[in-house]
Amino acid sequence: MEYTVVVRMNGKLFLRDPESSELGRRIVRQGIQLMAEIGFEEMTFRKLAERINTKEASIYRYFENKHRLLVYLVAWYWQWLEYQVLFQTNNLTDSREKLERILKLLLLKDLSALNVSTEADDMDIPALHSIVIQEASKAYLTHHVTEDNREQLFKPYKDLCSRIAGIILEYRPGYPYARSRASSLIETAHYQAFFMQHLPSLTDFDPESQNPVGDKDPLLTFLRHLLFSSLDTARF
Amino acid sequence: MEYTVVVRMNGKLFLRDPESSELGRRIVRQGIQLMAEIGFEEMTFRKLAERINTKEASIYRYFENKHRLLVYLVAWYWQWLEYQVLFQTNNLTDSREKLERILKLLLLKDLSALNVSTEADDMDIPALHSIVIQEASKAYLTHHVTEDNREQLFKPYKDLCSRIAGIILEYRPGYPYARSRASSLIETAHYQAFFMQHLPSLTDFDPESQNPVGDKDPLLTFLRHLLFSSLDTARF
DNA sequence: GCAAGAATGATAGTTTTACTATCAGTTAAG
DNA sequence: CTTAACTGATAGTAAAACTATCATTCTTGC
Repeated sequence: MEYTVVVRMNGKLFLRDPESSELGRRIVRQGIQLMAEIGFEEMTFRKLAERINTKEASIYRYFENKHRLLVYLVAWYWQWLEYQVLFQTNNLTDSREKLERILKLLLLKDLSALNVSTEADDMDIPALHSIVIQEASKAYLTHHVTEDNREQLFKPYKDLCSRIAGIILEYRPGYPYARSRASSLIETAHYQAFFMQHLPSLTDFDPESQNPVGDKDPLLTFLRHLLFSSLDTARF
Repeated sequence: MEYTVVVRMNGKLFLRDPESSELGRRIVRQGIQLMAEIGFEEMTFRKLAERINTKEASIYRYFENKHRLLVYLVAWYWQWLEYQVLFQTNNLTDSREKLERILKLLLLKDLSALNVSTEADDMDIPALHSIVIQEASKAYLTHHVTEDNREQLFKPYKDLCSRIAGIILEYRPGYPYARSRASSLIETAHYQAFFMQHLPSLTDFDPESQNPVGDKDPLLTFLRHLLFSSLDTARF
């Protein structure tokens, strides 16, 4: 039996719900492809409109502007990921194992082994993941964060962090930095993935050949090390 | 006796060396102020030109575009910071103490106690620091990272990471993730500072009232905890 | 002190992006 | 089958992101 992940988005994220029409769905699906291909700054609504054989003005009926589209896409990804975390950790008793699952989800690793479809709702999850790596921080690194935050645009990200923080506390009751630990885990996973790909000298991971310890996913090993060394450390 | 930090910049970072003329210096100094005030995306060369009573075209003689100005500013900051790290750690024998100094420098804390002038070369270091927190990742999170990297635009950042990685290895010989540890330390310091200020629920630090453990700089405490727990952990 | 060269100012222009308005035609829902 | 909602098509504005040109000023070497 197949369940579709119903990702219901906050109404502030769009002008008209893109999931409510064929055109809206194309804007989102093709928006993901285009942004993954040419990057956020190079993308324009005009180019996207051409790609899906519609007009700029039609896209503006769904999203106020390009930045809001980005915010929508990353919010969607965070909601999807939170759902996966929920699903993957729900019936586990070992909280260490829960954290292990989270690490893999963050890197989009072993999804098939975890029975995660990478085509939820027809969304191209790997493409979205690469957008999140390259562009997600531009969603909040703006001069208008505060207003955007007031409109709850970052709620999915906060919810994901909260959920991870909860599991951290389950693993290590009383840990005083659960939320910062969760947010820095997520951010580090993404920055390091970006560096590994584009500025490898900032990392110890060679995307090509073999690596320091000769394991097949050194970034995962690194994140695991960082996370558990901080959680397993002595008193506070 | 006063030493001026001579920050000699890579020629690829500009069209004409802004330090070679009064106008160039004003572009950089006032560029820092303006970008810190209104943010990278809101800033335009026209606004900057008006502010310093010159013309858009004159600024274009120094910098190819706004993005290059940003890259220049953050490169300057990394070079300044690397110099500070060098200077602050040079005559220390205890490598733990070196790392402690680095943590404080990253957060721009206790500079007066460390005898660091915040007006090196008339540059407004705190303003630059806030630009680095909000905007620095936009310098490399682009579709043209690879070309920019080929032109050595990120060398100052890499050099800083290398230096910190070196000190990490001094503290913990054989640590297999020195470079990733260094880059993630820097990044974590900055986005946690950003979150603390703008999205505090992603952190455990309340910029206003008291905090989890009641210390006066919980972010510093958190970074110290993260860094040393990973370095002091068992075998690899 | 003056001539040549470099830097700047002033003006004006182009192209692209970002966005808005309007209205006719098409589709879908009651 | 009618009315409201949606889309397409056209057109437009404002601002951003540049580029070009030339006169003027400011140096600097001779």
